Amino acid sequence: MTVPSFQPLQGMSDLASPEVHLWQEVEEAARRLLALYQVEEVRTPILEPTGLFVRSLGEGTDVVQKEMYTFEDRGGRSVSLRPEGTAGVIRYLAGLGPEAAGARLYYLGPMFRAERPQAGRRRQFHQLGVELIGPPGPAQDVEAIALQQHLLNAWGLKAARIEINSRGLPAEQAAVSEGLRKALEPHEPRLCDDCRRRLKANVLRVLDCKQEGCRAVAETLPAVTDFMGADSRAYLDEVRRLLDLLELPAVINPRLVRGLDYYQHTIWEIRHPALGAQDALAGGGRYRIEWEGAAIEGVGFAAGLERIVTAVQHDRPASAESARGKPATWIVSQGAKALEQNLVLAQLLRQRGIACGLALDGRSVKAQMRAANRSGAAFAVIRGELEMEKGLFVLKSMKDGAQEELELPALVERLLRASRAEGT
RNA sequence: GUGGAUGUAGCUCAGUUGGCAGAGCACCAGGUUGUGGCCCUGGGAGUCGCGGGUUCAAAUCCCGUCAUCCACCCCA
Repeated sequence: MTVPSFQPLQGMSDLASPEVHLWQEVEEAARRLLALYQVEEVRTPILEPTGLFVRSLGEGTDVVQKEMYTFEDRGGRSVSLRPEGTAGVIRYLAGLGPEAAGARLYYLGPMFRAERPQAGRRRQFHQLGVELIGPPGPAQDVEAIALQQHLLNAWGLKAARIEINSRGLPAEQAAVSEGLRKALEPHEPRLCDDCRRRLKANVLRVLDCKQEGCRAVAETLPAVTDFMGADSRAYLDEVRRLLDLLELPAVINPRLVRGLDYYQHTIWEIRHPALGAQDALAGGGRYRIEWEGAAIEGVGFAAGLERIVTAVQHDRPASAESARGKPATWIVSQGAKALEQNLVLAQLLRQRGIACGLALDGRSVKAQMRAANRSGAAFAVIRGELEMEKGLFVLKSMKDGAQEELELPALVERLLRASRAEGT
């Protein structure tokens, strides 16, 4: 094998045809839908001051501690590739001041985390994120969940399920942790080593441990909402009522937890059975982020596009074979003179909106026909010395082999009609 | 950061106790000097991931390294 001098870095790769067509479908479906929900795109920088992420994610988080691509720029400033999308959006919103109230934004692009790659986890990965800004309220949370469900439908992900829970208020966190810790204590001998550590460090994480013993214990625990106040429980009840009103197929999972500290009230996650260990397609929740004296409140979610695409391939395998990129027409030339004239023909057809391809290397007609067949073209236009003398074009249907001689206007008309019928 | 598996032709993979580098598919050409798919014939193509070691001899054994896949921590 020819060893390339440079290959992509670990966990990063080129994304090309045919897979890239599926990505384009997924992205375009999302953009169409987001427009229906009046959510506007925002494109924030991929490279940011390191402090932006440290402040918004928290100094002690794993992402900040060991997963960021951080280096010094030429001026000696510490900069980082963005490991997630919310921080940049929050910075943007904070800059808007009062105008930020009610903002509805989405972002779509690459994120970077220096983790060990595995199924559904890359060092450069891509997220679609949505942020609906506004004060706490079940209605807005449910609107975000409705949008999330609508996206799943648009992508054709039938096997995906939204699970919902509440994280309560920051003031209730201590009571929740303490309550869980007490409930877990009698079971400590049955927990795995990691969970005994989590008991002290991050007791919520015991709830989604993958070890069978720990799961069995988790089943017996009270719901986290049992440790919250009446207001938080009522909030979740109201969310549930509105979900029913909209007939959204989300289910309450009393053991669902999410990592980031800024979440409060409604949180959710979407899992897909075909994904392996990293089975979360997307996750979101209501948040409140303190930012330079002001507080940004809203509800949002982020979807991992690599995982979405994998799930789409699983749920509808046929879509991997996209028709996009296939020319409707392939132009075959015989002789140098014809090749030159066919270059002119190709330009004319393309200006009329007809996708076409042609070989420029003067290969045999047979070879050009093989290329036409391989390209998936519906028609071949054949032109050589004979046709040029007569001022005609041979139009051949690749499907049944039938061919006829046409003048230019008729040829264009036929190809236009065919490409409209295909809806391309 | 930790653990396991795997790197041989463009792709999928064989390769026995260490003894000349292989197949299928794909590609190119011919069979049809201007016509695709099916069929037949032929052809090109690999520093066996990379570097070192053992050996008369290494794709094969040993060490290192890079990458891929999978899992852990954590997370989309």
